[in-house]
Amino acid sequence: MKITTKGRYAVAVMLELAYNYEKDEFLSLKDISEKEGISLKYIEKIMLDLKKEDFFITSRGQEGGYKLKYSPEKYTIGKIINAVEKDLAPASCVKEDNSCEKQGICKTYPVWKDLNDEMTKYLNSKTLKDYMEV
Amino acid sequence: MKITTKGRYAVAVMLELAYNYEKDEFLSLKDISEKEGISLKYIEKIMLDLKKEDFFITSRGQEGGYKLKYSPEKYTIGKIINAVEKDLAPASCVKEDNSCEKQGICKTYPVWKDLNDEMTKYLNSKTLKDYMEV
DNA sequence: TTGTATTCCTACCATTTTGGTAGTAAAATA
DNA sequence: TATTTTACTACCAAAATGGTAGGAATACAA
Repeated sequence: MKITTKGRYAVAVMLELAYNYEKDEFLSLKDISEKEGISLKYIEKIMLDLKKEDFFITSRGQEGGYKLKYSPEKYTIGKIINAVEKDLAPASCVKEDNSCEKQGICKTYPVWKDLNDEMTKYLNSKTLKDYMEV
Repeated sequence: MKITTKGRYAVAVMLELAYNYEKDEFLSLKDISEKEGISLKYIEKIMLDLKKEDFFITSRGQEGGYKLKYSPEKYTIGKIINAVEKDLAPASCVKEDNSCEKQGICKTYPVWKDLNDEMTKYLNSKTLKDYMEV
């Protein structure tokens, strides 16, 4: 049920980038690191996961950094967390690949299925934009 | 986000006891263990957590075992999972004790707060009875 | 009353996951 | 060309997970 620090940091970083979206400049991980008080190295690692999704435009070197590719309302909280958390599903039996072979027999399967559906629906309904103005 | 096997087994065990609720006899952990294919020792440990709540009537010795103290609709899935999982809250900042001192500053706090509220509401709305007839 | 079945309780432990750090290569630019 | 920044790989300590082991206490059946 817990979101790990990785997932929480990921959302924090994405939110920082969302604030920077309108500006015509890159935001460096160093800046984010200092602003959020998260180690640069750890952020780099998190970005590695996020980069696998089609989230950013990046540039190396001086004045380089990250920029959101799309506007903040395009990024759901669910998509962000999913990108960095391995086991988001409450139980392996309700993962996308439907890995559990006992679906017909297992009496608790509906419990996790319902919970997963509910959470997924909720997490995909909230975007970065929803949390920008506070 | 994940429910651990402990939580999943806890719900499975509670569901077995729910099926037995109308009967006027105790259900032994040995029986549950065999029916669910979970090691007896592990179930014992899970029961230790569940027993801390006011869930059961128990009896030792022959013909002994466990029985639900109340009818199945009195047990919410949330209550069961909460009894065995340490960190159910998505982030420590939204635990009951409101442990995070940065609530005012932290920009992601509302994200976890909303998520926690939503999940709690959902988990407390579902009871064992909802999953007895399939 | 004695044996057996069962709960109750405390330790212990291997494996996996979490939450990082370190070092270096590659690229962009001032 | 020196510096800044991303990109990538490897490593590691601490905590959580998912159990097992061994016994004590208790209740009941025979």
